[in-house]
Amino acid sequence: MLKNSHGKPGQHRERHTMKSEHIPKATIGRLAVYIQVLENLLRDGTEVISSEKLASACSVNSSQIRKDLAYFGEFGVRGVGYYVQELITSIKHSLGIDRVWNCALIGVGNLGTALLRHHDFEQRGFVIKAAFDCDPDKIGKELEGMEIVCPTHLKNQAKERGIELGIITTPPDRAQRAANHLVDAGIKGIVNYAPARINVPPHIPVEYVDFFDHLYSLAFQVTLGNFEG
Amino acid sequence: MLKNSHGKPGQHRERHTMKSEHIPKATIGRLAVYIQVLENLLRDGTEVISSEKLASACSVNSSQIRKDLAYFGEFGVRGVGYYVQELITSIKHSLGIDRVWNCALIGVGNLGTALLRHHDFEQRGFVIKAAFDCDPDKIGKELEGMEIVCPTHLKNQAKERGIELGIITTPPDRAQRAANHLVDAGIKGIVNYAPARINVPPHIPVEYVDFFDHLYSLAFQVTLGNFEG
DNA sequence: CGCTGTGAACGCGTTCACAGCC
DNA sequence: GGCTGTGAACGCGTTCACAGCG
Repeated sequence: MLKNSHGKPGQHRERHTMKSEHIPKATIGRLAVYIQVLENLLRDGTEVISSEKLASACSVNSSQIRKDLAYFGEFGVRGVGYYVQELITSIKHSLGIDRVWNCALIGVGNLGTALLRHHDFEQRGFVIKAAFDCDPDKIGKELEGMEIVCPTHLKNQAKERGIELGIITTPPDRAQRAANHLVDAGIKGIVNYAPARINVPPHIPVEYVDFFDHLYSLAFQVTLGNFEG
Repeated sequence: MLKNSHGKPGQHRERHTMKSEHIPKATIGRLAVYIQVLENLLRDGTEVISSEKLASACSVNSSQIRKDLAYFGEFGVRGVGYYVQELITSIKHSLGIDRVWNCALIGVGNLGTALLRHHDFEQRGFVIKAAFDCDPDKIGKELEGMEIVCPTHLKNQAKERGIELGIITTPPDRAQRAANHLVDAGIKGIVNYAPARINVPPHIPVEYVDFFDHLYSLAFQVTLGNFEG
């Protein structure tokens, strides 16, 4: 009765419909990059761009861009290129980020607080609608106009507030319990910032974020470079 | 005159020496995951683990783990498995994160401030030694015991304080300028949190971090799931 | 003519299967 | 017997090359 909320009852289907079933994960990652670069181009007043130019701005192969986009539709104009604004809109629609996603955050520690404070999430369409923590000292307190609630209330709140995604920012040993609460509440997907793996039913996608992965990767590359240089 | 370096005439070879020249980027990413899981295992008192068990904890194939580790050496014991503590140490050494990396941060806005405040970086061996911003209102102010300095001083400070890595947390339109400062200061690698691509000489590795990539990916997967379900 | 969209070729990372060692 | 380390096989994403359309 409330599940079917992913946007206007779609009888009208435009040209921007999925073409293929399986899309490489790497493609999704690159689409995010394309958006980033395209938005900066738009800010600078560029209206049209070729796959060649966009490719070099993104440091990828131009066929790559055309292939990536082709998974979702035909967004370009032969002999011309892509209209920047239109392409941004199309990519966002393809990714499903042309709408608002209501989120629940579990774990109001350092990181959780930082995420609540900085409103970049909202700007990108991910609105944190409720904050949870099992620490009795925190429960009842307010943060950014949001009351911190015990995770046992997650199920009610999720239904009440139309929450679809969960954000885990607990310490590692609490991550699994947080995940269980989210699953139990019928959440559709989880972003896990806690440095621990979690187990959830296979139909629920989980994205792991570790802020240090990239630093590790960088350290490795620099170390390697030193051997060669 | 310096290219031919991938087969250094290694007279003394320990067991923890690189075996192969090229290592897949995906492997590096997984090593970070292995560390995460192994450290949690260690906390729970596990001393030895097989590739099979570790694999299922990391949701990867067990051959994958053995292959990944084999790039760097032979860390396991046949018929037994891997000693957890020893493996953590070995992986960290392989990645070059068994030491301290001094970093400079450019852009003391929302994100930059958050990174300076939370000392998770230091815990993992990445110490922010200096903070820069070109905003006159911010220059001279202190934050977490660190004076905010004009980026024109980067070069001096970098030498003085032994800074090797740069962290960009500026707005997108300032990212390139920040990168130029870092390159000019002789920095060896850059992590770019700004939502913009940057151009640097090819020998300087750049890692891009966008906190929303994973949210986009999640949104996409959930959207897709809804169509299928 | 220019640039997109795409089947075919390629290369690389992943998985398999087993030899090698404890 | 058990589990690691690894060459061989596989599969998939990337790149090439060109047909197709504006």
